[in-house]
Amino acid sequence: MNDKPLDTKTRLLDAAERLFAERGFAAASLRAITAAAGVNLAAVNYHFRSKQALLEAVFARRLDWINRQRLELLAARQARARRRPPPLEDILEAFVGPAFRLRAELGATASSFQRLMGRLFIEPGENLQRILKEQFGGVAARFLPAFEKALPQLPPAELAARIHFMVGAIAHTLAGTNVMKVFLGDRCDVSDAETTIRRLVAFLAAGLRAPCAGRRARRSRS
Amino acid sequence: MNDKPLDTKTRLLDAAERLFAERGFAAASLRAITAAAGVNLAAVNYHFRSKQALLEAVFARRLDWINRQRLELLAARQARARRRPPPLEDILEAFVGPAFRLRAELGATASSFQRLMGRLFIEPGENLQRILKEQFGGVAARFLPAFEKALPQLPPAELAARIHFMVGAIAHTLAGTNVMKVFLGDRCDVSDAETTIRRLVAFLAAGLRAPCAGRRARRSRS
DNA sequence: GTCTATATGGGGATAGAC
DNA sequence: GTCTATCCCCATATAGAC
Repeated sequence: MNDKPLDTKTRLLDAAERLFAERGFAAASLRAITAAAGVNLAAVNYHFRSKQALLEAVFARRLDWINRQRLELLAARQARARRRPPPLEDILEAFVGPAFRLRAELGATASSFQRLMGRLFIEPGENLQRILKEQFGGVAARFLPAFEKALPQLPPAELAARIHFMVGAIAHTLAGTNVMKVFLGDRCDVSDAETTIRRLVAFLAAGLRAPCAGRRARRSRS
Repeated sequence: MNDKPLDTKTRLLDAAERLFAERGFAAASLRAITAAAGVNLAAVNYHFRSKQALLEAVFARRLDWINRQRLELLAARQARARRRPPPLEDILEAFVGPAFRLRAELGATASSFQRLMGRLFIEPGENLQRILKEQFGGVAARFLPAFEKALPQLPPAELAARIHFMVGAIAHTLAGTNVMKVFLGDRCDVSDAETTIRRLVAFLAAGLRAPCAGRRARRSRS
């Protein structure tokens, strides 16, 4: 709507954020990004070294804020629960909430970063894996033990698998690839962030707490 | 292991399947694919019209079989349950099972198609969306009503959201981007297909059956 | 800091010999 | 059916004028 007089660097970050999210890293060309940003092609190489460095800058700009929020929320919930492990829903809320509240907190332009963040967990490229490790190391170090303590009865391998499923559900929802819109039609209201968070937390909490499936379900007739 | 004398078309399909899965559609070049297949570059344009057509052929080759399996399994479970809706676990098993049993049923070369199938639900490109709609139309038409009947107490919007979460967890697991291996380390044993299926079904069934989260936002439109 | 112009390479697709 | 050679476009990155 409003063309604020943003500097070239910010315009590039905004455009890159949007196009990387929409098309993926390989398919979003610097030509398309600079055109969308309304700046010259050579500006990419002046302000950032390369396309890869631009991508990393896009991630760093948002993830610093998001992951700090996550850690603060988790710490708050843990403090509130005193020495006992906080309820699973609180841990999930602390992890999921900040990622879905980007639009409300940082404005509409930040909302496309949600999709990009979803892709971070999904695309296998060497590029993104390094970013993932660097950016999420601290978060994983605090959240994984919290999950373990909240689900003490779960065998480690089972917990690992369920966390993998959880990441998939979160990443897919963040990525916003409304695959199901084709099949579900208008029943699929993306609605507001808080509703999505509430639904996601309820789903994940139940999944994580599922009774350990009968091992080797022979004759599972159920 | 054994270099069977496969014809060019099959060699191309195998190589494309693997490289599309590993690198994504845009990043897997025809030159890399033909080199991996040990055939000439021009063979792509002789046997298939274009890169896009090659991709569609890769999907069609496996999805015909997989989705037929899904429908047969669902029909069998429904028949066994007579007029009542079959249990949720049976529906999930029918949907998830065939996708994870590719290696056992079709051999090791087919296993990389699992990752490609995961990407199908994740990548937003126009290419894949069309394939998705064509290949999964029949499956969705039978499975969605089955889920509805198995979960009659769930509001449609809530069910739609949970199916979206479910697709995310399945796609991420199929895609095999073991993001969490970085953080979970050796606890993350990919193990065998049957264990993965069992864990996934247990997780999803519990998530889908979760009690409807306390509706804090009683601001429903009407 | 921002532009034009270009270097350099890789991409998909095709023509035409064999 | 398979090959060589090539067309033409687009990619990233950079040099050098302003």
